[in-house]
Amino acid sequence: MKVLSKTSEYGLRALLFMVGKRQEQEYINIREMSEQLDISFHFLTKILQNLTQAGMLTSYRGPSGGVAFNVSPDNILLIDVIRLLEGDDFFEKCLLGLPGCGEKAPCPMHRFWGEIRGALRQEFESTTLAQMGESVLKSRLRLVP
Amino acid sequence: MKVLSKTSEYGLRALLFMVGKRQEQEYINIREMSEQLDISFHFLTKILQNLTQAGMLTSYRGPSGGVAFNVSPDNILLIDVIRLLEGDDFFEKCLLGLPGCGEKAPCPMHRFWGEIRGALRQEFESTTLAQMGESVLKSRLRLVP
DNA sequence: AAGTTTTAAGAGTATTTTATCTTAATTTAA
DNA sequence: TTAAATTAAGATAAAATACTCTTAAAACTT
Repeated sequence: MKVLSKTSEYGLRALLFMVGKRQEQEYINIREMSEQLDISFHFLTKILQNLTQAGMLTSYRGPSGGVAFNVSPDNILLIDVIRLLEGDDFFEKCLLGLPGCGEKAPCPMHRFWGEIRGALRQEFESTTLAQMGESVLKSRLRLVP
Repeated sequence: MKVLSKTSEYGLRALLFMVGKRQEQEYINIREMSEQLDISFHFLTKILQNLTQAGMLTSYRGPSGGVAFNVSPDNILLIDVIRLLEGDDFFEKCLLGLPGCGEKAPCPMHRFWGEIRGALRQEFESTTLAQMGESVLKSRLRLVP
């Protein structure tokens, strides 16, 4: 069950990494981060660029440059990240991929799927990046393969 | 949120279609089904071939041939279909795509995601094709875009 | 038996997603 | 002020997924 694209996987991992580091270092070097997380540098750069352009991050070029949070991760919900990286219709889609599926013309899976999707959204809407990120520090949770 | 591949989407839609038709017609013509459901004939044929080889369906060639249930849809769970079309590891995967993620080295999303995934699996494990398919007949639920 | 219909199987093509390469712009530091 | 480091941006390439085409095999119809 692949729910997130690589873009979101990498983006979330990078953000969680940044949450863990933000005490010691405000701007995080993308090259270093890409090496630590074993993610393609150019690909990661592009993902973080999107988050920067959307205002979630801020960036600085040149030596000792990098990206930093523009909004406190206490105020960033997981759903915000996913909406930015996957698009606004992320939680709207029909399980069977039927474009016309909705309340008016529901597919056989509509109600069934709506309940599951609702639970998932509920979780994503009530969890902040900071909450998720703290657990990386407290326990020995891993961000790296 | 694209959870299923096109293969599974098409396969499920076809099976639900067959459930709805099985009273009047045992063997369902793939060509006709592909037209009714607006799915590429060759692609659908291949998907149904897999289900036939796996023993879920049985097929008949020649005029008035087609595919029919080899197992009663009362005894087919949604999870059976998904396991066949998506692979056995469908419900095992990490949300962040980390290959090493598991109880021993959980990623930050591990528990969070495990709960959602469990609820989803529970639903797929306790719903039969027949149950899902009956609703297509009883109400005016749609299988077609 | 011949011709037609239909599923089976594999090769080939197209589209989308993921990843890389190259060049430019910005900033620091010597 | 020059060189090095770093993000920005766009073009290109590789890989995965989705789809199509062609030929074969089986079964029916006449």
